[in-house]
Amino acid sequence: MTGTVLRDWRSVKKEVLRRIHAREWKPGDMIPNETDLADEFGCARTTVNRALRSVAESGLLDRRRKAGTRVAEHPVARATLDIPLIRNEIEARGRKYGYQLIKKSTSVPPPAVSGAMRTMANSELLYIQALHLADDKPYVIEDRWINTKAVPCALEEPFEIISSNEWLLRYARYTHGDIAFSASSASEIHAKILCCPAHSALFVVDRLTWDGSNPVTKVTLLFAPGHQLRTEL
Amino acid sequence: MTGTVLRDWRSVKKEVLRRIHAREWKPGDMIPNETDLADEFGCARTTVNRALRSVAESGLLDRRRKAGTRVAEHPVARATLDIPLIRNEIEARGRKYGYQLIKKSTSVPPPAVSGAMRTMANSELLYIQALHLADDKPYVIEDRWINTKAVPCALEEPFEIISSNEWLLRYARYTHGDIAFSASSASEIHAKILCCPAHSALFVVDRLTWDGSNPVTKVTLLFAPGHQLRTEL
DNA sequence: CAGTGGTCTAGACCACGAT
DNA sequence: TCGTGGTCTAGACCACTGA
Repeated sequence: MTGTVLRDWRSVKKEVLRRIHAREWKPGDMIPNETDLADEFGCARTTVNRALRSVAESGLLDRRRKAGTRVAEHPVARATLDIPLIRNEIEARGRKYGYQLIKKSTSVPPPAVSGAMRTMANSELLYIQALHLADDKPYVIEDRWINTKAVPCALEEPFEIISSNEWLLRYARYTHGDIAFSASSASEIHAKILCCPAHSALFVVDRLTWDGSNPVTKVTLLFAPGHQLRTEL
Repeated sequence: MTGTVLRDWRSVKKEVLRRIHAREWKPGDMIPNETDLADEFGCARTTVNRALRSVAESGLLDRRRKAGTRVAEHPVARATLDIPLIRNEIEARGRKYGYQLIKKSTSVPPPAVSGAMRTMANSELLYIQALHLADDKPYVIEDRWINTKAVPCALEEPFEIISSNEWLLRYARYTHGDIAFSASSASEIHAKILCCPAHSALFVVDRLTWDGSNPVTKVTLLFAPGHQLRTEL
């Protein structure tokens, strides 16, 4: 018994979370079905559905038709990361944004890149290397390959003022992508650009973007030492 | 005109995404209101609402009452990461899981830890250091502080068979937490444990967990070189 | 087969916030 | 003020899947 009628899905969600955390419903337990809960809470089944769906999205409940709803045995922590434009990220921290183009060329990428992008091993791509700065200090190296077949007009953009990061967001279509986070040791060259000791541990983000089945771009971001990516969960 | 009636929210979502990707609705553009779209698609407003809400959750739409719905100017990429139990993570890759307790003590933590956990600077916490192995090779070091006031029964658990990672998930309450990803250079000690060269770049996950306003545990995971965290977006 | 969640509908009222 | 999205309702049908 809750004692009070729960009128909106947020209240229902809150009560469900309370029961899970208080172990009234233990991991592996089956919980009452939507109709019964709606009855108990004095609201429509739709409202309970909305609440349970929301809890399930966070990974704490397993729901299956016919089988019912159970409290997850091994609640995977689910973290949602927002990956903004680099400029926005820097400005959001109240720091001054700066940008420098380091290198730009049209060339045949190393096999690892053409392999990942599934482009012909001998076809040329646009290569951009640039540095983003926060308060005039090196913040991150952007190391990017662009498939000019997917974004032909990229060839006419100098990328001296606007970063490819920002330009692509504005002009390139994409449908999906994948992203990987890792750590890597700074090469002599990267260390020089980032003004840090060689072999420093760098936080690395790799991103591959597609428009349907066409590769659009592959980027590696090498962050200056000390960078953290945070989120709540 | 779509030509066909869209009967479910997934179809509506798909059509909305198509229009955004095809730039029929450009970044910054206002899109028709729910009632008009429902009319156009031949479905209930609720269905359109469900679809638009779903698209907005992925960051591609900005919705505000009265102001209406606009295509986001700077669509932040939003990645959802699942962070499973280490054992599950290893076994899901078809590798053999192994576990070794390295150190266990009750002691006063360094100020950085008591500060982050907001415990009294002189109060003792339970400290656990352990190694998780995949196919008998070092996979990740788990370096953890546990607030025994929040989880008293942790004092009676030897943690020689079950990792604290797993044990806490089963026996500790928590309501929320935060997580941070970064890179760090391997110390001599960590390098020895992970069987890698000193100063290797390690991928690091820091996690702080709360039960209401009570700190539960703080853990640092130091992954063996080469580790990647991937997701789709 | 039958029970459960998934979804749609039409209508209603409300909260927010741009103007 | 008042248009827009946010949500609730009651009822209905459907899809999946365990038994």
